[in-house]
Amino acid sequence: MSKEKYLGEFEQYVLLAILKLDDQAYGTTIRQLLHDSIQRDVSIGALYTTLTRMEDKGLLTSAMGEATAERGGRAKKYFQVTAEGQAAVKRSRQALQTMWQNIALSDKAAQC
Amino acid sequence: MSKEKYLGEFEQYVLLAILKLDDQAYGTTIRQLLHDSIQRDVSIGALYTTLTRMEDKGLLTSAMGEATAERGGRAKKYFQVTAEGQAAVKRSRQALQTMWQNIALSDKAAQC
DNA sequence: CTATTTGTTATACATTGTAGATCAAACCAA
DNA sequence: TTGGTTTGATCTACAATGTATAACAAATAG
Repeated sequence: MSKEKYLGEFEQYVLLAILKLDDQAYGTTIRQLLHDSIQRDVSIGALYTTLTRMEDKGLLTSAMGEATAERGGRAKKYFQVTAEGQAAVKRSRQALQTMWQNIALSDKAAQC
Repeated sequence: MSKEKYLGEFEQYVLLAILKLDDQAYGTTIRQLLHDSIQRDVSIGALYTTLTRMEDKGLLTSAMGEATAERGGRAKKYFQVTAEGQAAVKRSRQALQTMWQNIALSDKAAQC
């Protein structure tokens, strides 16, 4: 089944954003969350490209919703993280945690 | 000065490995550490490519050491993380921590 | 000398990151 | 009923990062 590959840097954030948005994860909200929480400003096209690729890899699934009665209220494409996607993000976190053990940064790294 | 860019997925691990190895960080030891601690098996060539690129970006510096009196004991190229590199890895960690807040994975993600 | 060992470089290609333009379907105003 | 405006998704193209294999270089052992 799963190819046991690693999540890309951006993929990881996107996955976490979707998890956090729960049943409200679609293009605009994902992009907004990334902007609000970690100041990651990515074009909407870039985001969709990544979403599509992750879906192809089986890390996500998507489903079209209904159009809503608002100005320009088109049907949204909602995303969900698969079990495989969750396992992947969990692995990434674990690896990072391991690598961070016993590492102390010098003061010079203070000003980010 | 710094372009404020993001560290790639693998770059992050390499940076952390170098920090952990302190003054003993060169090709072979970095590769070995990655293997031992997170089972990340990368070819030595792949590793050097990344090291070189990171040095070009100012995240690392390198210095040739002396040859040692062992069979094949060639001079090693030792790497060090710059202040900029440390700042970058710190930023990445911070962002990930922020994204992980209040996220609970379902049980299905259990078996990695 | 030359085989073996440790270590670094060069080359090439696949995958991921990223933007800009285009396309679609809604509603609102006139 | 026809544009304009807004929200949302797709297409296309290219840059950056990930990754392997092969080649090269300098030690030492015999």
